[in-house]
Amino acid sequence: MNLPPLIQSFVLHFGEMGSHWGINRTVGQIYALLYVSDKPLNADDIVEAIGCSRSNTSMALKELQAWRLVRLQHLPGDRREYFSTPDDVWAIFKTLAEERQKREVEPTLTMLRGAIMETPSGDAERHAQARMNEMYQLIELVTKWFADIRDMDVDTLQKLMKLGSQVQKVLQFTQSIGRLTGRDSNRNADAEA
Amino acid sequence: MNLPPLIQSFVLHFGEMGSHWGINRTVGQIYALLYVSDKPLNADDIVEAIGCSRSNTSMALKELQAWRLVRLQHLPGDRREYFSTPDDVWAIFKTLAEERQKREVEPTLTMLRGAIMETPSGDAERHAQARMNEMYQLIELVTKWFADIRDMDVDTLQKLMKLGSQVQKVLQFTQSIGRLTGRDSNRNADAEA
DNA sequence: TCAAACTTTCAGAAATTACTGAAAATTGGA
DNA sequence: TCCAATTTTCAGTAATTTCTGAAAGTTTGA
Repeated sequence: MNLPPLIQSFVLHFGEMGSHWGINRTVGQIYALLYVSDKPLNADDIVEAIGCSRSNTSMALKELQAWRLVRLQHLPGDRREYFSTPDDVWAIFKTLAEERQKREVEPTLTMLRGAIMETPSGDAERHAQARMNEMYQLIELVTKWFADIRDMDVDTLQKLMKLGSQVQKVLQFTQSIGRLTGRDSNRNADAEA
Repeated sequence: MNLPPLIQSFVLHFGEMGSHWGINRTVGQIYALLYVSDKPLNADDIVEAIGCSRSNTSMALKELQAWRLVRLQHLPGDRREYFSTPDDVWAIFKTLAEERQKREVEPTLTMLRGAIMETPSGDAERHAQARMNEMYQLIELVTKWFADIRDMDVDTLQKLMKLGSQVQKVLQFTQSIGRLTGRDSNRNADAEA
């Protein structure tokens, strides 16, 4: 690996993080490299920078594309494929959330639904089902909310996040106004699960 | 493994999920088993149910304790250690978020802060630093927000989540009220990063 | 203090996952 | 069409991670 020290430590850190995360080291490193690069890179640039084999790079890029985390593009007059990451960090965040939802959360929800539908035989199974149902409700609520949030525009999202826990006060305030004026500004909030 | 089919599929699913996740299969399976169990289990119960070795169970339980995902308790008149998971799924969710924050997010923020402080030598490093700064700002904003949310009581949280994207309207509404009345109900929302 | 009951540690084996180089496949242009 | 440039595949190897059994350690109570 032959990179400026600042970039190298970033790339190495993402390689390490990948391991704690079900992503292999090379994939993490390549993503990090593309993320900080000021221009698109081709596979040989990456081999040169990271010091892995050409074939490993090919595999890693395929995986990153499957995650929709890198863009493939062609430069005029050059047959090689160049890769880069989206510029907008919020867009990256959203893509990651969507992919994880699809790969990890959906299958879990499907499994839980299946288990909850079964007829339990005995107390142990009845208790297990109740627990699975609690988990199901939680995951569904959180992911629906996440989906809502993902689709907000960045400005609103940032406002909301900066507001933080004070949103609580805003909610209470709005609910009183609603009661006073008969305005139904919070119409989903009381639908019980 | 000798478990009712309903529980078995849950346990096996969590084992698989673990792998996609940096957690080893046994740890995932044991957690799942404890989660649905209607009573605390000791290490031999777990060996019996999952079909792994005693020593592997010991290691896995140690890791789950390090994550604060299982509780150790003693039953009167029995010297063995019994394990269970907290009952409240929200509390579990919070614990997980806290631990991941500590183990994965904090070290990343530290690395980014370090890199951003360095004096760049050349355009490539200057650009890389700018990108790292974007990432830093995003992570910091999201994690502060998460921390705020974690500390809300469950009722408020559920209300907020069920409200979903409509919170946007509430925010706009509140901001207009604020302007009309001079009331500063949204005082953090405009502090720019 | 000892012994029994139980838990943890650890070195090596087994299983899994990542990586490589060589060969095959694909692509775009002459 | 063919050729040269480039990418992908894949079988074998290397590295890493997980798991086990045996041994050591700990705790409790007699």
